[in-house]
Amino acid sequence: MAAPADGLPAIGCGSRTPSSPSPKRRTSVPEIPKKYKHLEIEDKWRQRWDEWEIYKWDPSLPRDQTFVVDTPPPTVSGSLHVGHVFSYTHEDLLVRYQRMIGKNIAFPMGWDDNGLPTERRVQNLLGIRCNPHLPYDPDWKPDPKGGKRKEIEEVSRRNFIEACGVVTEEDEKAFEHLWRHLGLSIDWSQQYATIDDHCRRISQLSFLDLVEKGQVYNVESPTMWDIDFHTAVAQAEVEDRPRQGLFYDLRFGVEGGGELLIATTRPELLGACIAVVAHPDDERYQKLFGKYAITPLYGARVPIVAADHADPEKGTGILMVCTFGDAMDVEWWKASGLPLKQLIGRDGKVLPATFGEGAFESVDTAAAQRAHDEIAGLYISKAKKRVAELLAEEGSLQGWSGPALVGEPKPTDQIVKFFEKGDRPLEFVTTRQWFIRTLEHKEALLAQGDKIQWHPSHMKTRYTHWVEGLNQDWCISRQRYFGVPFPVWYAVDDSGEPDYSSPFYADPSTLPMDPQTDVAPGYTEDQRDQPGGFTAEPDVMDTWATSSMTPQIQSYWGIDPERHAKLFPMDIRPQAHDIIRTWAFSTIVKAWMHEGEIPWYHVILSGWILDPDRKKMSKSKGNVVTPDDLLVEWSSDAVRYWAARARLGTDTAFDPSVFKVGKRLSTKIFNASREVPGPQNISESLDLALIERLRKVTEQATKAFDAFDYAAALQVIEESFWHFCDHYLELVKLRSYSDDDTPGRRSALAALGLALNAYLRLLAPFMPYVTEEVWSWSFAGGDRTESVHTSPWPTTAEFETVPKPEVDGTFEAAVEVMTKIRGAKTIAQKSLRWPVATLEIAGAESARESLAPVIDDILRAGNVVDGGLALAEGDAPEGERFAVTVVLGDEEK
RNA sequence: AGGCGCGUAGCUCAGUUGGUUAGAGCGCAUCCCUCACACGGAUGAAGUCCGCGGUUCGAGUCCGCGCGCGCCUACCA
Repeated sequence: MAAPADGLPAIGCGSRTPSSPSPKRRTSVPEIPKKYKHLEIEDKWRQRWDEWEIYKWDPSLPRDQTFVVDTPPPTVSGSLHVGHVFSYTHEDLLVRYQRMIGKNIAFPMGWDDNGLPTERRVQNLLGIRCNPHLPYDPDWKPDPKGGKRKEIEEVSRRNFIEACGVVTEEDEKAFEHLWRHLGLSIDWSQQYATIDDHCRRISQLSFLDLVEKGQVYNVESPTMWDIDFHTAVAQAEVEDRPRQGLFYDLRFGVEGGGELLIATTRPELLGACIAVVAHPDDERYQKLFGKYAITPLYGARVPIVAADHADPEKGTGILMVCTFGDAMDVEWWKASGLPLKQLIGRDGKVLPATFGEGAFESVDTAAAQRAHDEIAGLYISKAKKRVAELLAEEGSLQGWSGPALVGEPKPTDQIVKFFEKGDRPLEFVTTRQWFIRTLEHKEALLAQGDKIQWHPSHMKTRYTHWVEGLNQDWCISRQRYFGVPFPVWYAVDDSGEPDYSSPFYADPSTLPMDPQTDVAPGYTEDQRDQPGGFTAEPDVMDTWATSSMTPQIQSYWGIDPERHAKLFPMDIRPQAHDIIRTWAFSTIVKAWMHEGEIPWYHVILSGWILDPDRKKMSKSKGNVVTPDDLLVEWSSDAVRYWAARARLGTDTAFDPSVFKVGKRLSTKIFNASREVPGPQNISESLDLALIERLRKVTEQATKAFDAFDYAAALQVIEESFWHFCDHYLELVKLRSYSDDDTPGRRSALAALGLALNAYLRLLAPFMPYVTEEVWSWSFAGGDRTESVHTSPWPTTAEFETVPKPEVDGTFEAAVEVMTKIRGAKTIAQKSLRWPVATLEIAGAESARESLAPVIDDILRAGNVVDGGLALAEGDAPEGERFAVTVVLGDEEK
């Protein structure tokens, strides 16, 4: 065994210093248990690892000796599921390898408690709702059973936020328990929560830095709005859902005579119609451009205009533009200079309007008012039905005879934008929001993506597509409560209106702050919300605005430059591929804007867990398996094994039979290790052949791990280990039992020890518990090798002192003959101890040469009687080395 | 509709830059308690490598066209 390479840091071992990790029995030999009881052993080692602090980051070491992980902070208000176990195991495998090759590991834990999912959970669990107009009640305590009450209790913003804090703390405990049980090698002294003081400070610092750099702005503009959550949402949180809609064919009048037929799915927006558009090349409508149309019911006079986005093939080829039916309407409206008619309110109800005033002109004000009063105050879906009824009435197109609605509405498949967590379609509502500029930086952001290595590499395409397809700046403000406040106030003018055009920003030295409790500089608290005074920005930042800073949160960007330099950019960002557009994207944006850097060198993408029907496992589908039970039933090592078999980016079926395989491997490690004693001098051919195999496995596994391909590493290690147990161990164990201290016995013991020592280290990242347990029996030293997890990863240098085998193929030859002997016994339905009377082996000279060194082991393991061997020149069947004839003895000896 | 990925034994998956007769585990069948291991072991059966065409001495692998599945992006008239 080789000493660790020069210059390697003593990892997390405190005062223990590295020295030769050559295996030696400790003075007190631990008692070797007969049976493998995984729960007991896991408990024992979990505690010891804590005491030893082997997972602790050493802040004294420089960046190039450190391996830094941007740990995904789980949404603590979400449920624990096997997907967590899966992806967190992946990062832990890489981390454990890096630790063993000598890296100082920075593997922190974060909790994402901030944001809407937590608010929703707290509301349901405690039966409360935030009313920001209520005063804080210092005596209020959440009722844990509040969710069962019928009536919902309204609490102040501060009380609500405190309740969120209480709930998330409980949730974090459940996650921590799972992570520890699973054996993640996290440094628990490095924790953060995205709502804690430190994260709020970093998040607000980030905002102020972007203000200074001119990358953030606030504007009143039509924005995608969820009518249930009462908040704006960003492009990244929007998803398309298919829906059955109805096409209504509506007659519009044409000023000066004639009419038009317009197909729409949103008749309830008729009152918000500002124009009618058709494609400039559409022959049918050429003569209408420049004229005015008259809308039904509302009698509004709107221009008929050519517009490229009108598709002559769709509907009737001519459509109405409303403020706002969709993103196209918004875009077109912005360029048109036409007035805004906002008729959908923040709560998803139709707003009242006074006709004949402002933008709401009509050729028949009274009729328009009458029609609109019918739907004002209704939810959109109800309003739609009522409008359709009105349109079907005689005279609904004023000035023309007959109803405006032509025929029956026709079903149509439509795609509607929803907030990913929402239940009703998004609306475009004009509100004041904060945005980070991304549209003008697409090229730079694509270039940043190119500098990062994506695993698997094709996942970069997801990022590229997303950046190329951006169609709005990143909206970071949310009209919610449990989030990071904007460090912003506004002056209030003498008429009581806030002046949004020139916000006051908090001084960075005062962060974290809350403008709703902190007073703007130059004002006093009694001037809050008063004419001539100031007012706080009421919104909070979106969760992603904070979690986009996880690297900087951990590195103390803007706070501790020395620490920042030791941790940033990070090595790996592990995450799932469905959040490339949110988390990966936003983190890349921030790192580039703040420092012109990439946040990490590698992105590690885990796949999804699919249920046996190949559907993604998710809470909403009700097909989630709780991970704690799995760990108890199969052991942590077994569950980790299942995760480790899945390559990065590959979706994996939830398959308990793989846990079983994992458990067998861990049991095998345990049992084989009970057999294997410490090492000495290796000389026998078969033993040399074993070490030769170890060299290859070590090389392959190392190469795979260096490429982040833990699954390939596992595959070669596992296969080799089973060969070791099934063939090598079986062949040499009788030799190793010899009562005399023969060279053969010494060689066997030495090879067994060396091999097991290496195998345990190769397997340690995958099965940290069982390997640590058996390592402690024979190999643990008083230094870096106290734990297998801080022991050096095997290198071929360790095997340098062992000569190469003098003949090739010894192992293979032995396996072939042994298989023949076992086969003969199995076919004869005899036990494997049954004696062999004669063993005839015929083969070419070279084959016989490779067999010669191991023949004694074969005769012993096969229980061949003395003098029963007949070796001869001969032809072997195709693809084999030997023709073997086995004659069994008459009876068991 | 474009893009990315996938399709290999009943199931879950390997399969390097093309190279003998395509592998593993699970499951299944039959057998074996031998002093590491019955939480085990041995032996065996099982494949039109999605289809069609092409390149090549040779294709699971490379190219083209399909089919099926998953995801990403776009699509509210």
